[in-house]
Amino acid sequence: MKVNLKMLSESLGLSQTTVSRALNGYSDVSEATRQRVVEAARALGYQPNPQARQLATGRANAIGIVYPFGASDIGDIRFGEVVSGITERLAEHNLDLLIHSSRPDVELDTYRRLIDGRRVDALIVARTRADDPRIRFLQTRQFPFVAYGRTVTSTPYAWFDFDNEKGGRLAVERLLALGHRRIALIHAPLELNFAQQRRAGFMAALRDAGLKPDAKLIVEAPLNRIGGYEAVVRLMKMKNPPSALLVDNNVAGVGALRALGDNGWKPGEGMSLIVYDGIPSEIPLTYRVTAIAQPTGESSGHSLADLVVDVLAGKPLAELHKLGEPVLTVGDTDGQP
Amino acid sequence: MKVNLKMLSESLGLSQTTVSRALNGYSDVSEATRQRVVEAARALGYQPNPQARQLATGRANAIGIVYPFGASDIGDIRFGEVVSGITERLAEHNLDLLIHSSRPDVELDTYRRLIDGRRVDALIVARTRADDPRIRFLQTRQFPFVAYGRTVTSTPYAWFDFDNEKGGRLAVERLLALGHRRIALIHAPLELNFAQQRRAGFMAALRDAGLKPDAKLIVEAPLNRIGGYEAVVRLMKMKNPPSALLVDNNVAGVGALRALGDNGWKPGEGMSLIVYDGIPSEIPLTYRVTAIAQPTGESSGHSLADLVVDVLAGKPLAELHKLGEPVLTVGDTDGQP
DNA sequence: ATCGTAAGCCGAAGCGCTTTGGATGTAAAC
DNA sequence: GTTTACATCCAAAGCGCTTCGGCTTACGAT
Repeated sequence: MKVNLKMLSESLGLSQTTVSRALNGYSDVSEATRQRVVEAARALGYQPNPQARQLATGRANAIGIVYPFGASDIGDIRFGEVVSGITERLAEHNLDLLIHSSRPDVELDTYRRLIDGRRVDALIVARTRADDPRIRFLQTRQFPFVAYGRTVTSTPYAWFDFDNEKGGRLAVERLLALGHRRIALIHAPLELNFAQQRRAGFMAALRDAGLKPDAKLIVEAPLNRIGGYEAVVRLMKMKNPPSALLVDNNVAGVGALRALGDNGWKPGEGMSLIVYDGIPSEIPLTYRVTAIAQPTGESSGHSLADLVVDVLAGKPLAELHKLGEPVLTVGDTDGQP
Repeated sequence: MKVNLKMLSESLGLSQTTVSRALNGYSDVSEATRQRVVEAARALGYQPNPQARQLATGRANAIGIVYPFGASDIGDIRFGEVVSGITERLAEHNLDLLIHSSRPDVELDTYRRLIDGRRVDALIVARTRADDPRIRFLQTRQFPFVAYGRTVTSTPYAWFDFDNEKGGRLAVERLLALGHRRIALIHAPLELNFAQQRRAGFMAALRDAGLKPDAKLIVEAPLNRIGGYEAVVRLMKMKNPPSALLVDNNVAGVGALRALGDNGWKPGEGMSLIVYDGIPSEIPLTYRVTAIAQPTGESSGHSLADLVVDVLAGKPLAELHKLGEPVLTVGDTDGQP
């Protein structure tokens, strides 16, 4: 038999009002009564009914995330971790996470349902696209949200994203410190945001070191293994080949590794190699690849949740940004030229 | 300005009662009025407030799933898909999916919070363990749930699981049909449920064909690559080696493949190979491995959601089971002996 | 003795829906 | 012509919580 506010207040000889306010930390109840109330609540195992509270306050105490149905690219693998991180942090604020997935073509309808049905107080927009209709939609509806990934819009909004530029820099700085001067970059097609950003970091780091990037050492490759393989072959055929290489994604990275291996490369000797995101653990290797590692899914989830809480607290959107800091994890594939 | 029941009913000149019952398909409202009501509701964009409805009915219209925090083994990869499948199907019944994750040590507390807080009407228990305290807990509390994976308990409960036994059979039947008689099995440690079950299917299929399994051809190997590698080496060293091999998991499968390759094996020649779950796509191969494939995450999600709905509908638990059917996907690694 | 103030408490009105227990009218049954 | 039985519809009472406005009381100030 569940105990409710009424029973609790009667057992205390107080009004529901007072008990409610005591429990919710209002100042117009004496510290002594608050103690009594809290104690009695615990003793009786009182748990406020969230539905009633929500009806009274108008808030849903839940955050929504709608996930594009059937999206199964790389990022997916970490989805579970991100969700873990989000829920863990949200729980501290007594917020639930509502997950929906929907086919991309009816995605906006799902958003509408969630919002109009007042099922959530805010949304997390996963897998943002460069020009994202969902974000435009939420902005015109003035509904609170946090974007997981940046997008282009003039109106300020809260977002979390990875600091791809910094990752590019980190790799270059490491290689420069080892003494490399001719550093190559294999990057994914530039319509992809991250490729753009990592490349920018790569170039900036070179320039900061007083070097001017050699255009011939910067090659674009399709986002697949073959792409990485062929790009490496091309680089190695040059009259004046690079002494170090950064591959800006781990798909092409696998191909690049293969190409190097096919050419008799041994880790640590000859060409230094850094792969963004590292080589997936499914690929059996006897050595470790030096890599730029993204923050874990859990920490990303924490950041997202924090931003959601801030948005709901009404903090100015223009300040609600967070970049996930990549780190360099040193392996066996780089060394002095 | 959101329109509510009151406004809707006033605009129609009907009582809230009638409008409510019309919308909810009760029989004591004439078809004509129902039409009018439905139409007006759509015209005004009426969306019932779920919190109010929940408060009145006592149901939460949401299903919970709590995911062990930081669980990051193989199954994880499909987590997103499973969630997609669940939410898609639940949406058809107007149910939301609430996700929580929690450290294993406080998992039961999370369950308690969800239940006592009446946040969900039922739970999905993910990653069931052989003897699962969560299931015991839910059973004693008499709270509706569906287990994702079987467990041991005498009380009936609803579950979804993969038909591992059938998978084992499928592989053997295929090999038998190809003409193989000496078929080996490399299986994971038997404390793992799936190993137990796949092995049972393997043996049963042999017996059904009138063959008696050769104990020397059935080897247990640790659930890692080395395990698979060494098991194959052992099998190949035998005086009378098998002509075909089933590896009951894809982790050992990768090692097995490696071992075969190191011994000059070519796919389709010599030893036939079938790997349960196939070889992860991250491993670059020029040929396709014959495999036993599990149902997709989405279809598993659908099954889980269907079971939840049935449980809530009060169907007898003893009948609410569903086995995900594995299929054999033919590749290039098996052939006649 | 009176007033003002602040601290502490409470009554009652919602929040938006469902549902119980009739009320009303009309057609079929007697 | 009176019953009976439906078929429709509705008033009002909740569901369990928050919150607005107001009421006491105690006490130092006047």
